[in-house]
Amino acid sequence: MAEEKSLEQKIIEQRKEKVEKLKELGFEPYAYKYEVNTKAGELLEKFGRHKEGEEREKETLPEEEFSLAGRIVSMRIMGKAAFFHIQDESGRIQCYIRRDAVGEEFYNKVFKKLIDIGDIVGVKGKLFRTRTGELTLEVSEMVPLTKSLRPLPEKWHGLKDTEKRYRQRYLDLIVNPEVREVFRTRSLIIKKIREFLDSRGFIEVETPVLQPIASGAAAKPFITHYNALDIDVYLRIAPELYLKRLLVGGFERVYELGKNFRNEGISTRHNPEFTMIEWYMAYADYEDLMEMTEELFEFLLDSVFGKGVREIEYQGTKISFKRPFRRISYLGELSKKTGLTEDELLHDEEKVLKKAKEVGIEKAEELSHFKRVQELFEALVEPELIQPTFVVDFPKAISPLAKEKRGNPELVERFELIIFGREVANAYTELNNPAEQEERFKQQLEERAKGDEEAMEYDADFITALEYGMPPTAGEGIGIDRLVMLFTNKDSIREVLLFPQLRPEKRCGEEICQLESEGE
RNA sequence: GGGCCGGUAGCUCAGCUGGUAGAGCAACGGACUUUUAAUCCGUAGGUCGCAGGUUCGAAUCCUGCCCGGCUCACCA
Repeated sequence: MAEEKSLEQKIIEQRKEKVEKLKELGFEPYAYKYEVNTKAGELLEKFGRHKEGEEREKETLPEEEFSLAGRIVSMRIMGKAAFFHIQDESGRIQCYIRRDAVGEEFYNKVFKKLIDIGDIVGVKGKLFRTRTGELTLEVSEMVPLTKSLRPLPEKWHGLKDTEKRYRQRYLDLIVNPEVREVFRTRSLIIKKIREFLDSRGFIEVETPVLQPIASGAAAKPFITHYNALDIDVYLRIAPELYLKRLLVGGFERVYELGKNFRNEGISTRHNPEFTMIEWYMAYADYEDLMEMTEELFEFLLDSVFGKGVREIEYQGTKISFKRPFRRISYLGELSKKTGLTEDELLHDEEKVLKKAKEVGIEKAEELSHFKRVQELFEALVEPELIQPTFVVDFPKAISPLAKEKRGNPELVERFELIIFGREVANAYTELNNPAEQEERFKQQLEERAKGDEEAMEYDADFITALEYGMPPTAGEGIGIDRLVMLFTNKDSIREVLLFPQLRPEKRCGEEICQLESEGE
């Protein structure tokens, strides 16, 4: 079609020819397997350092041959010998290949002509140290394993274009080692959370992602269609009501770690599909959960940063996780910030509205009284809570699934853990009185009727379940993505999601493009 | 959705007071058996995001659109 070829296309064609030539010479350009007995990182770990000032003649590196495999990420050919770096999952190690060691035929016709930066190869050889002290594998055998057809991003500057980094995350992962580190940490955090809960007798469960009623949180759902049943269903906004049914069923400690979906804005703090851990524990209350949360953080800090580390730096700010975390009351703190009394916050609609307007809360008039209170809280209190802080005892009206606070029927036993102004955990002593739950759902319906799209859906079967009896229970949810952001010092949620949601690219030059542009 | 910033070679970036594009790396050819951002000589590579407009002339100015980043709003 197009006569002129881009440089990239030319490279691809050249390399396709190399694939054919490799075949002609009896090599499999897309090999099946390679026996490795070590990794780059393992060799560097064991033999990488040599003491400064130590005579290298005295140093003994093992005589045995090692074999490893990975991607060639740099190459320096110097006539009859060459250096290159090979990168595997664990790191990158330098290799040295000499014509006289691998044979003139292979060196000249295969290595120099048919192997490129980006190719995946297997190598075997002994270790030695170069003049400057870098641990290096002297290649006695090299086997092409996978031919790479496209040129890699630049070795020194890496890949910086954020759009490309997200769209082609694989390139980001090849070229930017710190990105691999972020996702390793993410994996570790998730693994350790499971370990923490498993060790306390929890079982991991899976509940429906496709739900006929999207309830358990205040959010707009994604809608999809279930062909087999010919009904619209929702992608879950929370697993909460299903998990509680399991408590009715007799499981006493359950957790679910998985995706939730909320059809809302995308930003540095929000991705429409995000990962949550929720756990429920029978015969416990929110006090127990606060303690457990502190223990969980200690466990995670030990695992990610090293035993005993209780202070980390996030975006230039020191965050201390020394127990106990600060505890403040929702109304008490809001009272301090607004100058209104707790009683006024609960009952004086006029004063709260006036304050909301004063603070600049948009459309304050349209909000219900307690939504205004919550807005004030989010505007005045949350941003100032930098160090880990439990905010306790929320107004009942904004917490339809939480149990009334002992001694104060206007509040519920609920806490949020706020760190760096962001909500990291949300938990309550769970409401298990079916009559009251029904009442609370009805209030939510009223809110919905007044125009609050995010008011919670009424779930009749959940009420039925509660009527069979759910034991006293405490439940908590933690947003994994935000936790990972905190632990990896990332300011954008996209940096902790392997494939963040982006608008699809239009591929012009193809028929699709025309069809698409007409379709709008 | 609003505001601000950006999109130039495969990658990282210059060029932006209008005169049709440059560097480094990567690629290709050559020299080089301890280099390490290897070095040296040579070659090739671009519908300057897309579409219009102004102009003798647009990467550069104007308008619209597409994509992205940050931010505000909503949420976890």
